[in-house]
Amino acid sequence: MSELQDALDLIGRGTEEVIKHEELEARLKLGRPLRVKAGFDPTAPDLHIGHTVLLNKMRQFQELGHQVIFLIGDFTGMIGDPTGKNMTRKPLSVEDVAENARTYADQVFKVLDRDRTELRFNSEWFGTMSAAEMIKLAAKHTVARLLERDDFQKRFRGEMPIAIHEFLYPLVQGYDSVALEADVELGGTDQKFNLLVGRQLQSDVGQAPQIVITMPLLEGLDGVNKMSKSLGNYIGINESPNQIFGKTMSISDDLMWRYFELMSFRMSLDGLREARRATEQGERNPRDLKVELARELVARFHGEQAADSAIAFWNETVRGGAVPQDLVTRELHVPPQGESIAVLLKLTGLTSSSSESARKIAERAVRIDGVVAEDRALVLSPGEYLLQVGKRAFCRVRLSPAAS
RNA sequence: GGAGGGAUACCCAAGCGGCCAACGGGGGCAGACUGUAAAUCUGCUGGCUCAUGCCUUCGGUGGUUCGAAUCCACCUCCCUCCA
Repeated sequence: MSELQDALDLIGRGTEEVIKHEELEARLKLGRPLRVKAGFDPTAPDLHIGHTVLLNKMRQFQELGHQVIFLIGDFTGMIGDPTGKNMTRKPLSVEDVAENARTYADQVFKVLDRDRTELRFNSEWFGTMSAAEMIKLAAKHTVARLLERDDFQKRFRGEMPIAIHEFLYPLVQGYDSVALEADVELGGTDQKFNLLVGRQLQSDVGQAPQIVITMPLLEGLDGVNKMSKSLGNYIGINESPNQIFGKTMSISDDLMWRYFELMSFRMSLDGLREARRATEQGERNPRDLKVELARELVARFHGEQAADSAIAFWNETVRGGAVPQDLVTRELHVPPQGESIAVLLKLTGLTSSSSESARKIAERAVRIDGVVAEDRALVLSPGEYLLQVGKRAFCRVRLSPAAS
């Protein structure tokens, strides 16, 4: 298997579409580092792993020796990308854009190799562009072609407003590729139209048109909807090691394969095929594979050590049912005669109300020092106790009589 | 400006004078099972120092009634059609 073929396989992994494969192959054959561009609209500074699908692809290009350009659309951010919105989006202020751009940069280098990343802002060329030049750019495209875009079409048919500046957006983004002389541009499937405009504009000025690679939008923890903050089905890259680990372990066995394909660097495509076969034959437990995946993700965002302790935590609490090591004892002041278990559970935050405490006790989900509590009227006198609701919510408390 | 329709718990959605703390679904939590926090099945999913008890909830305010999420009036917001 040739080196070229290996590169093509790696680049193609998990992609939705590559336009065009032949051009990509030819460009790789040139033997020089390619300029791989991906643009980011600085509106979502708090990244979740769904956003990293694209970053991962960029990282793979870096590993193949190519130059990655992380373009922050600070100028376009002030326009507002209409993609996926059926409403006119509110433009960001200059301050918002700057702030978001900073936060972005902090996060992406958890995935990208800083040394092989060119960080650029499109205000570099648009900030100084004259009105005449802008109109000239606008002359490159027709309204009919812009209306081909799905969401424009829907809005136009539905007689929803489309502001002129929104029409300019694809052109502006496409021009970024001209300015950067991009060989390849990466984007989500929702970006396909804009990416293709870049190809056309490049041809117009005599550049070889960029290869367009679109990446799928990652499904969230529920396995159905796209990962998104608003649905709460996400794994944030700034979440704690235990959270990332736990959330990864909670995805379904089916979804795990998808995550491996899009998120893992360690698992090769061949390895993935083999793992899948072995699991289907019952030779491997899907749980063990999921642990590997969870470990890799934690390590990526928090380091190997954190990954080790996350595994240890998980083994203890989930598999072994043991009490976590790092439990801190909470001091609570109670009446001299003691406090009822229902109220204590509420005070420690293990339940949200004493009514819920009563329910959990009825469900036999509450343990005191490892023993199932059956009596919801039980009163604990001052002393030390280990309270537990379910398998993983613990709290060690020391009750001392209130001074009153 | 005119004519209709709607607002119910975290979300969707029934209910249309007492049997309503309010059907059902989703989500969430718990239990069982399991070599997983997967899958599957079951239960729970207003609050209260703990009660076959009390308190608060059905857009808001007032009213009718022994009794209202349910009827009436006004108000606020949403949607559809007409102009």
